[in-house]
Amino acid sequence: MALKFPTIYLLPKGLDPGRMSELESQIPSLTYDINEAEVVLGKLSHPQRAKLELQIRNIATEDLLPSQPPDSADVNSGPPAKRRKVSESAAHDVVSSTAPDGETATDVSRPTPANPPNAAFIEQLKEIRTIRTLTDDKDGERAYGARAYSTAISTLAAYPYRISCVPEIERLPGCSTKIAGLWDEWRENGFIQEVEDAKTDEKLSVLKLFYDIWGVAATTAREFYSKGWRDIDDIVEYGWSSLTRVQQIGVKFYDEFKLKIPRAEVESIGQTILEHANKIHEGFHMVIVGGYRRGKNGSGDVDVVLSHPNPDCTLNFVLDIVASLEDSQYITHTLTLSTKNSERGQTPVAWKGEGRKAGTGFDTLDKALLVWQEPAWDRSSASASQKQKNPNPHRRVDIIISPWRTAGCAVLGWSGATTFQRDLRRYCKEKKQLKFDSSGIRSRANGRWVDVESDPDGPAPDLLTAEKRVFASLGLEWRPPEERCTDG
DNA sequence: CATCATGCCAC
DNA sequence: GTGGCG
DNA sequence: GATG
Repeated sequence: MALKFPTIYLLPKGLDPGRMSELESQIPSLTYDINEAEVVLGKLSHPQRAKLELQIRNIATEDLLPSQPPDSADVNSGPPAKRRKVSESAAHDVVSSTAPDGETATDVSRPTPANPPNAAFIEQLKEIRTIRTLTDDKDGERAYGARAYSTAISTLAAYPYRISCVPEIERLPGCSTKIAGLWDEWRENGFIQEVEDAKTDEKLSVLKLFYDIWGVAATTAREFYSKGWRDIDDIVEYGWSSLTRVQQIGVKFYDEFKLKIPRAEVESIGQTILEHANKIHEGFHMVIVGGYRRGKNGSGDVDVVLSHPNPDCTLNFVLDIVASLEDSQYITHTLTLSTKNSERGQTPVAWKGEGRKAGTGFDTLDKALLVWQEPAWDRSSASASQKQKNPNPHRRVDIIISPWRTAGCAVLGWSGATTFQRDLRRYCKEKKQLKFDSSGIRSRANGRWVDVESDPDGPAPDLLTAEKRVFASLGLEWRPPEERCTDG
């Protein structure tokens, strides 16, 4: 089976700025011997490492010299202009090469979130991924095309050097002939033809528009298109009653849900939720997870994990917290409300190994997917100008309730980008014979729940400690959330 | 040539 | 059962 | 699309 290490760990030490400059002088220029390469390769599994070592040996020095790309027309932060030395302040370099307004690193107060050296190329790959998602038939053979791009993107997002040649990108996990070919095309021309074509594709842009509706994915987007609808108004006019309830909400708040939520507002919403939780049972712990925790400046939604050391307090708690927030007029709609975990008494089903279909399901956490709006001022009576000034948009808020003993898994599971989670699950499956889930970890051998969060002194004292223990128990090096931005 | 994350909710 | 979602 |  695939022994690939989670991509985020591809270059575990390369993400440390101090090591980066050191490695920079070793890897791309090949001025190292194979022993030094182990500094980088040390975390890779043996078969893969053997392969990489072979490939590195086989790369001729001239292959690694910077290839001079033509000056691209107006591609903002285009193809690799020139081999950049990361050693000369990586942060500065990246910021100045991508900031269009010439504002260099004004945000020193905030650790720069994932802004990988290959961001511009990653953007191209994301474009193609979207095209694949929207055009590939889900049941067709190409259904995994989009996912393959996600893998390549996550590798590149974790790779701390600017790609300078085809052999260099080809040696990365998930990047092979096709991806390398695209990179080469982009390097040569400054653009990728497929991406350019997509820009003028009417059908594709309509599909993208529909795909952005909460509750609508590729299949439904194509379905809408095939009905002849071309914009949101068409949906409202011709298809409103055929939409699911959730899709209607998605359409209704289409523009508002697309707005990014500033960090301060995310924090304020989280605070409100925590206050309500503690009003019900004192002693709740909360972590704001999702993109916010990975350091994103604007979040698409707010995700919080709530837990309480007393299991009685988390049982069915999701119902109480939603009721409480509803009473206080914070919640305008409930998209879904899941209490399956509580219904099973918050207890994982034991002794059900693999190969079962029914009843083998691991508990999923109680959660509420909500539409949120600050009730600070009266919505209906607000004047137009008042609304102009403070539009008070509706926000997407997810509240996840975890029993204390699996809270670390919940925090970990909900903090990573989707590709990070896939990597994590695959790693657990293939290397640890474990089944990772945000609601806990079980042995694949005997189906028993595995406690990865307690130490000899008992359960973790808080959620972040719990999360760190999960890393440790899995034999993984701790990575701060900012370094889990596998989705580019 | 098979695999690729997972399980639940709404329909 | 299918599609959509985190 | 990449991998074992």
